[in-house]
Order: sequence, then structure tokens, then C-alpha cells
Amino acid sequence: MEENKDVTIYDLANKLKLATSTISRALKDHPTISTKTIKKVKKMAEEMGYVPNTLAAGLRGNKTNTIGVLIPTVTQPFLSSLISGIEITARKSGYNVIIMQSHDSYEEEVSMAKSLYSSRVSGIICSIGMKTVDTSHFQQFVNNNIPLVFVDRVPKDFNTFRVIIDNYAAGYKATKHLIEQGCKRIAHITAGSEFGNLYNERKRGYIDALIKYNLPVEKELMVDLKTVTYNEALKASTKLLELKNRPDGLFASGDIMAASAIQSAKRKGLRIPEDFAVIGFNNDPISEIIDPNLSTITHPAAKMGQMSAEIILKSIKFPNKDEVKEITFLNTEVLVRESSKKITSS
Amino acid sequence: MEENKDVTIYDLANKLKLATSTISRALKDHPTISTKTIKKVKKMAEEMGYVPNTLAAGLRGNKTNTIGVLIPTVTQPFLSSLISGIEITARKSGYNVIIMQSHDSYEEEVSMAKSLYSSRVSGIICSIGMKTVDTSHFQQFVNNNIPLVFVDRVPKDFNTFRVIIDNYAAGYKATKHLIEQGCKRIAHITAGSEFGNLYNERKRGYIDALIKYNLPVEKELMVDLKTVTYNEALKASTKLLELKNRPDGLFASGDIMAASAIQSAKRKGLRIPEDFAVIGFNNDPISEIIDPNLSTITHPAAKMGQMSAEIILKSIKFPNKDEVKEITFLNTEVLVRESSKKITSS
DNA sequence: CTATTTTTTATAATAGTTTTCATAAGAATT
DNA sequence: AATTCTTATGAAAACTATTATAAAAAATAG
Repeated sequence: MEENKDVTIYDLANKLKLATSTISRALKDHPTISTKTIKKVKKMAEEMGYVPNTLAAGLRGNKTNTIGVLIPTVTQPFLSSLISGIEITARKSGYNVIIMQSHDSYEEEVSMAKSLYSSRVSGIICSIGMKTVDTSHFQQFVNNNIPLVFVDRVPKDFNTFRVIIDNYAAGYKATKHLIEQGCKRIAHITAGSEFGNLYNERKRGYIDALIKYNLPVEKELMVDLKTVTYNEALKASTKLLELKNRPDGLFASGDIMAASAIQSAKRKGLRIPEDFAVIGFNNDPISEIIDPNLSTITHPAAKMGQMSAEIILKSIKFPNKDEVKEITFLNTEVLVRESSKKITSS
Repeated sequence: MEENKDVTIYDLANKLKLATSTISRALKDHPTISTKTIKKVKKMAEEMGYVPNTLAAGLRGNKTNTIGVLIPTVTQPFLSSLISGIEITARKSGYNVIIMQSHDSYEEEVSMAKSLYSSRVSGIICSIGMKTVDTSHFQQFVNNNIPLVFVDRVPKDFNTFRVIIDNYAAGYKATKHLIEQGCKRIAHITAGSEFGNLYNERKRGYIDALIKYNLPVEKELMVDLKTVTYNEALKASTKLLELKNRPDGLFASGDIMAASAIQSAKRKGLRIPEDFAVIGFNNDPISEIIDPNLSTITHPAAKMGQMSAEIILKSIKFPNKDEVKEITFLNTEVLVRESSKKITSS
């Protein structure tokens, strides 16, 4: 039975009667080492079961080849796809990915940012929590030239890379689509708007579209949920459908909320989309599965993860303190499915 | 502008005219350090913006406080919940979580296992890929006493911790439930069964339940998909419903597959559950949202993650080479919803 | 066969923390 | 007053890989 104690380059050096420096260089094909030596060293490494200690290398070189990902949760489809995109991209370049979930708690987020810094991650990708207003806990990364990318949920004023979609435009597009289908009274369900986040942008787009097309902008048509759960959304949408002056369309800021609205409409015997057209947001897996299929706004999660990781990697490769921290806008599209298609375009 | 170069315990030691050892101890409330000194050190650390370098600590102590998680993908609801459970539990004990996705590729899995080992993770939690038969790439962890837990998809014969559900029993329960609802001809949809995985166990349970209750076990009622996608499952279930001798019940080995079956039944104008009762597996989010609600088998993902992490943590704390590597069975339940409830129990 | 250049290897410093062992100062015991 | 026991702190080694610099060996030129 193999016993503890890792094989180190010292062991290799001993065995081969070479210096550790030679071993180290040989293992990474350094040009000043003869091919013969390289071959010899590698063979012995294999034989003795040498495994590089990335900790030691990281300590010495002050780099860990690790990207930290700090997000509210991993269980939302959008976020798990985001992670997937990050992981695939990072992995291709030999980087590891550390995940932390803030669960939208400000305190957790602060503590995790500290923890990631302390782990000396090579870069950090973050989607901030609902309640995060103060972002000074990210300053340490900037001060120490550790690449930082905010993705999707980004702080208002923090000069660093951002990978986002245009939520205002998306909200506008979604609403406009409903209008084009002939909706005259369009409701909106959103969540946590008191925290001034991206949902508010979508709502702005919604309102502006209504104004543009001379449709009523009414308080009673706008619902603001405390949390995005199916049941809460179900109650809210049921209430909307019981208004004296019932809406004939709905733009929901998320697919879960849209799905619940479809459910309550069906229970009330309304036809979708004829009596009540619905469009959601995110293109979550459920949107394809519910009946009728849910129209939605695409939200390129994996792509956003990929882009974020690429920015980190590029930024590590070409460090440049004074570089302009560009904002990357990714495209969203109106994905028309059954739940909103009143008009069959020829 | 703050400039590079981290504050180290040397800097603190210098400033306070103390030894680095004292600093190190003070920072972790070592009992031999006076309260006065501890206070002084902590205050200065705060003041100078000291952040511990976990790399260095890890190198010294030969531990990284990191748990590696190697799974096929993060985007399946079951697996993202699993990760969530792991992350929360690990985090509570100050452990980081590194995620890697094998995408069911054997080569990737091998390479990632190597990479995790090289990162000196303190423990590893793994759900093996579909095609993984040879598991020798995990031997290195065992040989070096690095705690290893297999979860959900586990290898047949590898003596280490396992956190699983009883897939056979679950398959049996699901089928029995349909039988109790009066189904006489029960179909089954599964996937990738040629790889001898947990799906086969469920199928065994299905078959044994049929036999037990003297119902027909027929080839034409069992479908084996290549991949678990909604569309492929839709085609397969449609075909099932077009059989001369149509089934009146279905046990699908996953909720996506069950959802597609519901969809095709609805398209054919069948009543669910009266004409066609359906039960899925996993209790994915969609199961609550589709209409009718999907009966399913609960699969305690977050709990399994938590248990796995706890085993790792315990195993780190009390290392014991010769310990019995127990198998933890978690409970599954038949969650009866609309899609299968033919009989309203009094 | 020197002198010079090129190739290869060795030495030692470095990264930042933890920990073992040692020591000094003061308190308690005889 | 001498000894032992506590308590608090310090010095130095260890963890492993990298790298700058020095040195040695080999190859080439004159």
C-alpha cells in the first residue's frame, strides 16, 4: 500500500542526481534544458508518481490559476448556466473555479469577497446580491490589480468590467411585442424593485413602451413581489386577472412568474394568448415545457459566463492598470412562442 | 492610490516589535498569547489591511480547506441543488468549493481528477459520468488519504463513502403507486441504460413491481433514450401512445421525460390521469409548474450535498485509514400530484 | 592549445504562514 | 533564597516550487 507523503521535485532531484531547478525547468520544457534531460526527468516523474503542488507554485509566483465566482445562488437556471459557461472557458486555460453563494445576503457577500481575496484568486466574477448597495468590499481587488468582472447584476457606479444585457431595451422589446400582438392593457410583474436593480430597468422599458404607444400606464397593473416564488407569483397574477378592468397581456420579469400567470389564466378559463397574452424573461427550461409554450426574452447565460471568463483571462495575461474597463453588452431577443402569438405573421 | 504588495505577518511583526510566530498565534486566538497582545495585533492587522494568505497557510499545513466537486454538469436541477448543499455546508466550516464539469466525458473526468489532486483539495465529492467504468483515476485520493465521497452516480465496486438513494426501491415504489391507482399497462421511459447505471436500477424496480402484481412486462412498453432531452422524449412518448395496445400509465426515470409524456398525451386528447397516469423522478422545479402537476419521486439533492460534505469534513477531522467507508442511503418518497392521482383516498 | 562563447547545472533566495522547541520573566512553592 | 512552575514570547525550521545569479562544463574559434 502506497504511503502518504507526496513525491516532490526534491525526491526527483535526489534520484536523478540533479538540482531541483533543473527538475523544475525540465518539467515545463524550459528551453535551456537539454532534451535528453527533459525526457529523463519526465519519465522519472511519471514513474515515481510525482504530482506538482500547485499551492507551492502559487505561493511562489503569487498566482493561483483560480477564478472566484460569487453569485446569489447556483440553483437558478440562469446562474447555473452562467457558471457552466465560466467553468468551461476557465478550464480550457487551465484555471479552476471556486463557487460561493451569497444567497442575496450583504454580509455573506462581504465575507465571501474577503475570503476569495484571501485565497488569492487570480480573478473574480461576481453577480451582486439584491440588497447590495455599498460595494466597497470589491475595492481590494481593484487596488491589487486582480481582475474583477461584474455580470448581469452589476453595481451602479463601480469602474470595472461589466458583462450585461440591456434590460431597459429588453423590457421595451417585450412590451412592444405584446402591443404588436394587439394587447391594449398590459400588466407587469416584477420583484424586489425597492432595491433599485435590473428589474427596475425592465420596468422602465415596459412603461416607456406603453407611453410610446399611448397605452394606459396604471399602478394597478404593476405588481411588485417580495420574492420570486411560483406560489407568490400565482397569487399575484390571480389578483391581476380579477381586476374589474382585466389586463389582456402580461410582461413578467421572469419565466417562473410568467408560468404562474399562465396557470392562473388557465384556471380562470381564459384562452392564451387570445384573452391573455404572456411573455416572460430568461428563457428558462420551463418556458419550453409548459403548455402553452412561453414566449420570453432570451438571456444568454452561458455566453455571459464565457465572456466574463475571457475578460478575466485576457486581463491576467495583459495586465494594465489604467486600461479602460469596458462594458460588454450581450444581445437579447424576443423569443416568440405560443403564449403570445396572436397574430400569425405571413 | 494603494499600491500592490500585500501586508504580511512580517509587516505586522515589524510594526509591533513582535515575532511572526506571536502574530500568527494572536490572529487565531491561541491560548498562550495574552489577551492584551491579541487585541493589539488584531487592531494593527485591521489598520494595516492585513489579509491572511491561505496559500501559504495551506502549503505549510498541507491542507487547502478546499473541497473539489466533480460532476457531469452544473445545469441540471438535481446537480445544481447538490452543489448548493455542498457549498453551504462546506462554507460553514470555512471550506471553499471548486467545481468541475466532466460533461460525461471519461477523458475529462480523468484529467479533472488529476487536476483536483494536484490542487491538493482536502476532499473530493464526485458523481461519475455516464460512461465511466474504470475508476482507477480515483485511486490516488484513497492512496493519499484524501477523503472521497461518491454521490448519486457511484461506481459499482470502489470501496469508499457513498451517498445514494435506493434506486431500485424508488422504481418499485413509483410503479407500485401507479398500480394502486388502477393502471394495468404501465410503460417505462429510461435513458442510457447500456452504461449500467442507476437508471437500470429503477428499471429493475419497475419490472419487479409489475411481476409482483401480475402485470405485463413487455418490451414494447419500455423505451430507452440515447439522451435525456425534451424533444427526444416527446417523440418516444408519442410513439408509446400510438401503440395498438396503449399503456394507461407511465413511469419515467426523470421529470423532463415525464413532462414530455404529459405533453404528448394532452396533444392526443387523453385525460391525465384518467386515461394515462404519469409519474416522473427527481422532483425538478418543472414538476410543480406543468399542468397537470407531475407526480414524482423526491430526490433529496441538497440533502445529499450536505451529507456528502459532512462526511468529507468529518473524515478530515478524524482521519482514519482503516475506517469502514459507510454507504449512506437517503430516503425517497412518492410525491403524489395530479398526474397520477386517480383514486382520491378518503 | 588557449580564449571565448554557448549550453547546462547548482546554489541560494523567495513566497507567507505554521509549528516545534527554546527561553525569559514572573509567580508560586518549598 | 532557591527551586519549580506558568505564562508569554521568540527564533528558526518547514512546507514545495520557482528563479535570479553564479558557476561549471562543453563547444567553437582563432
